[in-house]
Amino acid sequence: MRKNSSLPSTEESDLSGFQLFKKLNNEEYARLDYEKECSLYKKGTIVYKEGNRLTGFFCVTRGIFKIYKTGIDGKEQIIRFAKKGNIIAYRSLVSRELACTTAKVIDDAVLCHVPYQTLLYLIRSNWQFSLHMLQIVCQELREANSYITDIAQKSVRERLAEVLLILKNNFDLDNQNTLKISLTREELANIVGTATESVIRLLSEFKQDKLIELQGRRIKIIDIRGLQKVANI
Amino acid sequence: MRKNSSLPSTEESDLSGFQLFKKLNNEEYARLDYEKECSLYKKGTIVYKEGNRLTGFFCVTRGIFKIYKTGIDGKEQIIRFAKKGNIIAYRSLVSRELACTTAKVIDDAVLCHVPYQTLLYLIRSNWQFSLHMLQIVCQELREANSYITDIAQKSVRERLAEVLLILKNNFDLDNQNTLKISLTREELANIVGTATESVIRLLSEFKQDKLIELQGRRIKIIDIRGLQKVANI
DNA sequence: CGAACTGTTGAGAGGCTTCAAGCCTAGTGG
DNA sequence: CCACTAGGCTTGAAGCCTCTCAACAGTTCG
Repeated sequence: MRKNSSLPSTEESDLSGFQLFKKLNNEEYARLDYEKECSLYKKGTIVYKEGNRLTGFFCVTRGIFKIYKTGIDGKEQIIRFAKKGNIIAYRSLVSRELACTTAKVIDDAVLCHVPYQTLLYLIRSNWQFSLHMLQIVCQELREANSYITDIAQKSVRERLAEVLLILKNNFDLDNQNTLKISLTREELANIVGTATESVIRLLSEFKQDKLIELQGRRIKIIDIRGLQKVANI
Repeated sequence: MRKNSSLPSTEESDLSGFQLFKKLNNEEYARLDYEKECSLYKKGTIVYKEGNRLTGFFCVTRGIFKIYKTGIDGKEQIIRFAKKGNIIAYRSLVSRELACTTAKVIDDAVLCHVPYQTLLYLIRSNWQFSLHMLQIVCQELREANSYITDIAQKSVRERLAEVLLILKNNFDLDNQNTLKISLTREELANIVGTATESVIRLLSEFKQDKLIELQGRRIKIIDIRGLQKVANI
């Protein structure tokens, strides 16, 4: 249920590129390398669900995930995305709680599973690793706090413009200035915290105002300054 | 500017009660005890501000703080509260960033300042301390994520009811079922993320519905079940 | 080729915000 | 001791932003 059959390439099973593991010595890295397990995940696959017991955390070596919570009437609230170089599922693992978010594949992905015991070993063995973990969580907390302020104080219009800019920064543009991440209107709504129809209406207003161009799910960013202005940044 | 003159009692300068420091050995605790600095803070005092460079984190041994971010037009968004046993200012410290929140005294307080170097020493020296730090941040992140979902999906009415219940859980009730934390209507609005007038109107509706009673700033919780129902919990 | 999902547009309703005006309480200074 | 001021609290009215419902077009995929 969890894994897809075929194995990922050796390149995509390699964790040595992760900033988080940079300070490990040979022995520590060897153990991590031995105990990890990498697999492919197809678009649409759910890696873990709210309420699941987690046995380890995952390192993303390819693809994109959305991490969301299920709120009223099953409406998704997207908390963040994860891409190559990020780790997921670590929060509930560290807290020894059941997962309180769901992770779903948006773009075909490769994950390396690192067992809880390995995590604990690394924390015990290498203080620089612990510090790095701490910094990752603190970073995520900063973003969460700033998002709370935005949702609480800004209008839907402002938030949507801001989200487009954030997506641009996180996932870049291709050579045609089009967002490299492809989301449904509903998913956009579930980031911004609004109704799907509102996203649709606002996107076409942005288009009329020459801030973006639309071709189906592809969103082309034309006027960054203009979007910043709308977003009130 | 930062400290108030008189020194706190020895009892309020004692950090041995903190869960976070439980796993320290004698030497580690002695160094913490030697390097900490405790002082009194009067209501209204700002401990640190957005943009400040932090030299350490603080342990709260008495009083209540509000931690907030300043949004559009200077409107405060309260992110969380801190009370006895909590630590504050650690997020930006760990990330080596300028503070991105402001901490203000709501109830006369005592803080013990722990220098950055001491924090680093403890992380290097004691992996259990690091793990505990990690767990504290992860806990806060969980709350932040759940708050994002609430603000994004619930109505102001639902959120206000929920906030009252959260305040009840965090700060308890006195023997008359009155919330022990005293907030202005504006502060309540800055937690919920709404206008002051909306809070006022909703509070008097709650009163009419016999969920609460009001005597100035004192809020008496009468019908917990009813509030939970309104809050959609 | 049809089913299921996604996207679009319109209309109507209502929750909240904003503005404005007045009241109340507490602290201050004459 | 009392008037006075400032800040907090309350209420009303008007209007807008956003949501919901509904109908339909377009797309994708088995």
